[in-house]
Amino acid sequence: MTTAKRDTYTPETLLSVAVQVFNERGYDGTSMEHLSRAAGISKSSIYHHVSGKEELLRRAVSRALDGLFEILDEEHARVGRAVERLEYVVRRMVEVLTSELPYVTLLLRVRGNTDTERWALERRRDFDHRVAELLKAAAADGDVRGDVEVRLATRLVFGMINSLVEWYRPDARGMGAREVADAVVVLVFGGLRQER
Amino acid sequence: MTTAKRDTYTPETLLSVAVQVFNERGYDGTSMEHLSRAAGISKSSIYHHVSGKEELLRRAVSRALDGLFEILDEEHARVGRAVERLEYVVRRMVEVLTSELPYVTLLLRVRGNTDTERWALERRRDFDHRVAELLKAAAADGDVRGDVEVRLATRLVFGMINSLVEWYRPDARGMGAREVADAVVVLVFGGLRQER
DNA sequence: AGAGTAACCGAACGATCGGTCGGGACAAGG
DNA sequence: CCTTGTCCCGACCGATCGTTCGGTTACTCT
Repeated sequence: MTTAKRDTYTPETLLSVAVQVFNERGYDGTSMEHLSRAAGISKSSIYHHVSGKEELLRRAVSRALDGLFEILDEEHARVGRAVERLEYVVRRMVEVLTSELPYVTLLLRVRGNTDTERWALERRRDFDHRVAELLKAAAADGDVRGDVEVRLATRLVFGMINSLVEWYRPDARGMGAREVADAVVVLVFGGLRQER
Repeated sequence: MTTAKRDTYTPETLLSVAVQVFNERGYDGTSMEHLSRAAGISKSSIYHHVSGKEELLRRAVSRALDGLFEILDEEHARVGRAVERLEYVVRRMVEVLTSELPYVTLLLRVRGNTDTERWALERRRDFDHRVAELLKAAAADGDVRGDVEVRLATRLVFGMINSLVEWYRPDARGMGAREVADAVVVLVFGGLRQER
């Protein structure tokens, strides 16, 4: 009745293994042989679950993109003063980056060699533009400094947030996602300089 | 007497072509066939100038690392109040990133699959630690906020600066390196929030 | 002109690439 | 018991990988 447990791979469980290897060796640097060893099944068996290497990539980046776009649909991202919506989006971005870390990591590293990668880059650009408009609105409200070009500021803020995938590791003992989100919000809006 | 001009490749000129292709397709995604087409010479001719694909990578990341480490040797990075040395290093980092853009881009994308890549990652960590100590000193002076952990702040600032390689393009008409450096310094130290 | 050599080439190397194929092991349902 | 379908396997495919090799072109120097 309830989903009968079977001790075999599904496309989803296989994906989690594949994404991990992709992030360690890079997508192009990962062979199906590498994946089969990491998954503990033969190379040909992988094709029983997925159509090929590229489907694994597509599933992974889709998951990351879905997580990001869902942020923009949330109430706090749609209503209220622009600068507050922006702060909410920044905080939620950190949460999604940390909770979906391996998938977002892969997304942020695609270079556009295949159709799948180019599609991912396009959707990423869409998301960036949506956030840029939020920052633009906050600047128009006078809540955000006007002496730095909006497009430039957006890119730099994205750079700071996206760098999470290069160093954040969900250690049990280490810092939590909440702590990182607080730090990002503080630095993005307040800067390094001590106020005294 | 003066270096007689020859219309052929040297290891350096070949490197500039190779790095460009590496950045477009990714190092692993670039074949020697790709390089030979981009350079306009045959695949085997490449081996007349360099020992192989990995030497090109090593030369490229070395150039990037040398540019970064030279910053730390400069006078303004060695003497003076820590927060001012930090600001100088941040500004110079942006200058090096922009002037050596393709080489630093490649450096920031190595994943550690080969000995060369692991060596590059190690030197990068050294540089990061050196800057982290600068930020730590500035915090001890009370010039930088103490409510964000130094290690975390360093990573986020590096994330913002390093993101340059993802979007900065030296357009003749577009924004210059100076403009970007100003914006980075303003945002890193002052944050987004409008002061009024 | 002739010798020497830097620059280059096409062909081929063994290895590995992503992917295919026919079939075996095994559990579920009759 | 036998059938059915899931899950997996070793063997193999043509293509491409980074690299090597023997040889040719073209420039430099004497």
